[in-house]
Amino acid sequence: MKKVTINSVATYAGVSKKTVSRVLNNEPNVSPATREKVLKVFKELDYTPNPIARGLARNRSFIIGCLYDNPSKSYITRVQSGALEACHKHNYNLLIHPCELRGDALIANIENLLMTSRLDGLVLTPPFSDSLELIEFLKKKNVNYARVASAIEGDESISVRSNDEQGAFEITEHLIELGHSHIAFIKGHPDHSATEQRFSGYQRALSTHNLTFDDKLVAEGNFSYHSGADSAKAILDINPRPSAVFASNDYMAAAVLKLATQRQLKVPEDISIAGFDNAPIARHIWPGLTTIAQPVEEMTRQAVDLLIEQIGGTQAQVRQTTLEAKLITRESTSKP
Amino acid sequence: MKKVTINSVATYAGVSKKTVSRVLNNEPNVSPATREKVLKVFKELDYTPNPIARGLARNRSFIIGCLYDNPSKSYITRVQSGALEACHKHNYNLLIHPCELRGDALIANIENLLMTSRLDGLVLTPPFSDSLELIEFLKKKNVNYARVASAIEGDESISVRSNDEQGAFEITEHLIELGHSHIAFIKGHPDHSATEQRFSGYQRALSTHNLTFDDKLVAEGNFSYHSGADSAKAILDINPRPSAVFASNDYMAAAVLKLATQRQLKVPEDISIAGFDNAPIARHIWPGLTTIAQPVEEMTRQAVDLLIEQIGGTQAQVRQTTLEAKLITRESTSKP
DNA sequence: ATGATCTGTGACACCGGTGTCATAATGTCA
DNA sequence: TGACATTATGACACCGGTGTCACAGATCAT
Repeated sequence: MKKVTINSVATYAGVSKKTVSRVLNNEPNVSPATREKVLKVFKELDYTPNPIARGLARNRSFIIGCLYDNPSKSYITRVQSGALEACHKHNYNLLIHPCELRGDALIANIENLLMTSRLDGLVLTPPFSDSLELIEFLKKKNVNYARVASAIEGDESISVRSNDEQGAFEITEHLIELGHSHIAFIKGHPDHSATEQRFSGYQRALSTHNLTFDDKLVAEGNFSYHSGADSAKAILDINPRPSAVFASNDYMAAAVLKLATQRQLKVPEDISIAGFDNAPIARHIWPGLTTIAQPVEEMTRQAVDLLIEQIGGTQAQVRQTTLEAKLITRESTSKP
Repeated sequence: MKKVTINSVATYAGVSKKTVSRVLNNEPNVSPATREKVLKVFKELDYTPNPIARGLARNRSFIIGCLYDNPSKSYITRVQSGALEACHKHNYNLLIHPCELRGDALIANIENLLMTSRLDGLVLTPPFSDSLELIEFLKKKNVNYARVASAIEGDESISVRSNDEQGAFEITEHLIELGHSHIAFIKGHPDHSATEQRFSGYQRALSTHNLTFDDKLVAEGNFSYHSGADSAKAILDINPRPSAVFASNDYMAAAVLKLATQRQLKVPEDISIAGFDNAPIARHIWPGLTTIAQPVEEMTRQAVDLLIEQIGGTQAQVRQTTLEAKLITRESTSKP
């Protein structure tokens, strides 16, 4: 099976390869007759242009890379699906690259990524969207990037985030308004800026409602189910037992629910539980988790949209957006 | 900031670009002194070779594409992580491409994928690994591919699967040995070959233990949580109520558990529930689900390993493997 | 010393497209 | 009808690497 190149098409159609290229790219200034003729030869020879050659000539790969280091599978798939939507809209493709934030290896790792596959741009998801070191490196290397859910201020680059602090405030307020005053909190992974923001929203709600903050009610988690299970043990052993728990994400909240159930506690009658993210698990378990829905797909979609625009050379005027998070109440919270 | 190419390096180092290329690729026949000199210039100019140009010259992209159409996020992330492991080992990268099996659009979609980004190979996950139409197309186009969890026989191409039929047999047998004889079954998505195989394992276990198969105990699902919830309704309304339910995956099993709990049924005392896949949710809920663990990462890793070998030109002698599935018992199953 | 082999290096074509520019053919307007 | 703008087309360089081959000089066996 012989390879069909632009040259064979040109020869076969009796035109120059430049004309074939024109037809390929829908450029103007090709007579209808010629265009027709070339298109027919495309079919006849079953010609597929070589994207690599095209990429070399145009200095583009039409591939966006997506960086992440996140224990939540559902978060990752939501990020991917938002990114893919934007990519496909512009005929781009998505390459995924999970890697670890920690360690000196990061920059070397990204350098290697850039070396082995030329990417037109990079989407940074937490915690990379907050890594000043990485951002510095990308700027130096002149790599286009967009930040998702980043808390960094002052960087002019593309950034789409949602309001974590406000979301945490609202869900805490929801618990307070139900009548809870002894509300435990489980923090997320320290590398993620969302961790600080959610914690801060929790504290602001307390103080807004004149409740005193008690750090004995705070457990350290890292967004993983496992860390939630550990925190749950600590929290359920507090005396007197908190009447409500707000975990920084749904996996950790699910862990609390599981342990509470194992200990014969009724949820929400004996203890209310709230999460964050509206992960699938929040509605897959019983009782369903009250949580905050973030538009993860939408954030990523917008970020990639802006990124591709930037690659194309058009600078959007609005490059930093904050989307709303929304309270979703389910069965896991009630009056104490 | 001027672009640094192989030419600038060559000029700067006072050698030919071919020699630079030799150093770049660790080829022999470069004197230590020259090599040293060129390496120094690499550092000085901060040179990064252009993978696209290299790809054009070598006719390689060093990118593998991963095709899927699967409602289970955890399955997808497991597939991705196995594929990535193998890719990175060989300095390949992974491009993801979810798309729909159904519809005439499939072939056009893949054709477009191949057109917009030249891939060295494709990993097909269910249900694509069973699509004869797609496989036919890839063969015609001379595209390297590897099948994961495919049930197609007779195709010589790379295939790594696990034993679904046997897994389903074992978990059903587990229920039977606990004393259940009235065991409901929820089928998976009809496009997936696993669906047929798991069903068949269920039936074989029944007949092996001299239980009569009753199709009124079988509900149609499609692997999604939602379909599991629908099936759960039907099954829990059967009179007399089955003493056990075996769902073709964990999401559907979780849906059964949720509905049962909502209806004040005790699991496993009132009804035993078993799933398949050992998805994270199986251990995130209470009671934990008895299920079958499949080595999804391992399957994909092996498949991609073989695929990359094949791309490299070395044909492994063993190209079709079947891995073991393993019964994991948790709290959701017990004596009736 | 002589021919044979090995080592290090560069010239040059090539991968398969796109961009620039020249030029011929055609259309437009006074 | 002549001057000028527009359209259609191709020649050719170029993108940034790799493969082939020629060849000079060093090494080796006889």
